[in-house]
Amino acid sequence: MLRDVKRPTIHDVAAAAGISRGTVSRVLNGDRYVSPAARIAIERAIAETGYVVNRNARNLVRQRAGSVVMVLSEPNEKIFEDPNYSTTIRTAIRRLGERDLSLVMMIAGDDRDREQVLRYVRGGHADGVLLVSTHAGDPLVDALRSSHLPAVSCGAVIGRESVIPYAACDERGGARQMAEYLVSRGRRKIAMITGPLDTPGGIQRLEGFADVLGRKASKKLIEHGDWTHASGESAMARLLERVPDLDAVFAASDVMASGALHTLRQTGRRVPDDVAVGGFDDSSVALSTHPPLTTIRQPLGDVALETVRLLLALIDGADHLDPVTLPTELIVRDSA
Amino acid sequence: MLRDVKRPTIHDVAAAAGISRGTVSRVLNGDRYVSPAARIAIERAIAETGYVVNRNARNLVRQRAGSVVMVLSEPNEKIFEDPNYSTTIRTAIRRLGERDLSLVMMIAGDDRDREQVLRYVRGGHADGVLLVSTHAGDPLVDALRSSHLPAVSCGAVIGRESVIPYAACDERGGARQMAEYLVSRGRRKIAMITGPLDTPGGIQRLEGFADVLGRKASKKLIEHGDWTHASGESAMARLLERVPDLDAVFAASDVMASGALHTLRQTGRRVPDDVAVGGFDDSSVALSTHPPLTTIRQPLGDVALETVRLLLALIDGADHLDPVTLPTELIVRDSA
DNA sequence: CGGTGGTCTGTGAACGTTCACAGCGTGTTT
DNA sequence: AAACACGCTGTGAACGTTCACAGACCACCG
Repeated sequence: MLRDVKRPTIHDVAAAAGISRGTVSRVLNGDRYVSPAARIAIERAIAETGYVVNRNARNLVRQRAGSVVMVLSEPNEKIFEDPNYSTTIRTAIRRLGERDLSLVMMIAGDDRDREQVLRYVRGGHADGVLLVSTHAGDPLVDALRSSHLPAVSCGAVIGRESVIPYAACDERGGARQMAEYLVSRGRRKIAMITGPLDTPGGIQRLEGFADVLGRKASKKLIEHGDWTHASGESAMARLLERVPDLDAVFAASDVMASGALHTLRQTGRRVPDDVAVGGFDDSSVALSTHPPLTTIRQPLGDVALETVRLLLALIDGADHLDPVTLPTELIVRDSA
Repeated sequence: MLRDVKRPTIHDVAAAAGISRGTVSRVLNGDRYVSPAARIAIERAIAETGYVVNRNARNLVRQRAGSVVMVLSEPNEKIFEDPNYSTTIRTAIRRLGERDLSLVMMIAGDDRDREQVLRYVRGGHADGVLLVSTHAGDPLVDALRSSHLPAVSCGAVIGRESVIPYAACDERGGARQMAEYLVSRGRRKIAMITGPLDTPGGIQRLEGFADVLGRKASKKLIEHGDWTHASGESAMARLLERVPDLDAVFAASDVMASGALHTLRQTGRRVPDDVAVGGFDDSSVALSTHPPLTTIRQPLGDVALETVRLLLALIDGADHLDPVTLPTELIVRDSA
């Protein structure tokens, strides 16, 4: 808050417009029942004085906190490797801003962090919680739930799908798209590198793959990574060791796909001639690999938008909300 | 804010303890002049009632906003590729929390974003601004400055070092350490891949390199990247084309170093036998490359800590503050 | 014993809003 | 002409704190 200048209050605006503060408040909050004359006088006074509402006063009387906490629950360091966060955060800020809610950020990597988050939200300092990338079994979820604070998740929370409403892309359907595409291009021995199986992207992309491949999705053709480049490299190496003549691989993220690409080139395979590679996310790396990745685009902006919409509905008093699933899109480039 | 339960107020605590709310407030704020008897009675009452102070009320009467805005100014998508943000955010949250300030997040990628940030802070909704990764010439800096709000930067703001106080690691000194190390290992043709020259890490790491190499830091041996893996790959390729027999390369970030590593292997060079590779950051990728990277560790936690300390000092009324520079550390692994 | 100074406590006002209520015209219906 | 509805406006109280002030009590000193 600026310390050197005294900010104008609603009283100053009222005085400048020659109208009572009640009416000014009505204009501020878009009430009906304000005469056109009063409205324009007040709007001019607001512009002249440079008045901006004091959120603390407003929130105090409205009995709200005025903010939403976004909780990032990645264990430790690798939180921000995912370029997707950027879109999500930006979208959330915009939408919440329209409702005069600010986005406060918290990180829940270890127990100490979680304790802090709980203290914060239980202390009534937040009107809602927006979970991001929460893993299965995270103790924070139940703790949050028992505090009866509106909470939603961007992406499903495995095992708690029915208690925490969420918006997500159609992970399973997206994986099906990719698997079907690879099959349609004549690939016969198709392997998969999954994400960690305590995340929705890990589980559901594997399910979609299995939906299409059926019995052909044998254990031999499946390896697990942890979303990182390095894990993509090593998973690919293990797959090649077991099945040297595989002719396609679907990695559950672009980053892992780029790792796989690396190993493939290392071992002398040509992409896509010998082995076709499919990614997931359509993140920035998909374009910087050689060759550019055929991948599945997630409607990240829309997912974020829907997540925030769910949260706002909850804050407004909705009691039950169905999860929202948004369709993905196959982006064909050169790798498959 | 919980809607179903009525939160206890300071009055409830006072009633439960049989003491006036004035004294409760004193206990809350750590005033002297509270009798031990009153203090323990109040502390018990606070515990019993589960009282938590209402920030809006407190901030209203104290004429503060109660939050600090962290502005991330990366153009567009690649904001969160940098794993360093995680540490910075976490540290900031902790330290600000001790002062009952929450961290609200804003992104200033384009003009629309910047407009929103300005409206927010000019509206008195923040007590201070914490700039992160602001590029040279960002119009937000001057706009912010003219609004007289306490503002600091994590890492110097090129061209505005004297107007925006900052804490940073000793970029130049760190680069010197690496250059000296490479020289001491007998390397003779040492190349460098810099970061973008509108960032402190881009400029100052190059300066440190030039400090040590002097005339030997010829233009032929210098290429520029943009911190990404892909830019490291291509910069390395350009360097090799010009100087096929170089025997060392210093990349201004681990991520770019890993790109360089890629190209080197691609072209059949052995690391470190043929070419030594040095990175910067000691980020997580430094350990996942083959071979693990020799790099420069930045004291990120301390930098964040100092940045927040500067901001708090400014908020408390300090008028001029000197920048803080923290020493780096050479971490020797296998790549050099 | 009165004054002084230190410790501790309670009280009233203020911070800047919103919201419910009452009231006032004006026009329409009974 | 009375009753009523409607559109609009002003006022007082409340939200939950902090802070300045005044005063009580106690101990010590002259």
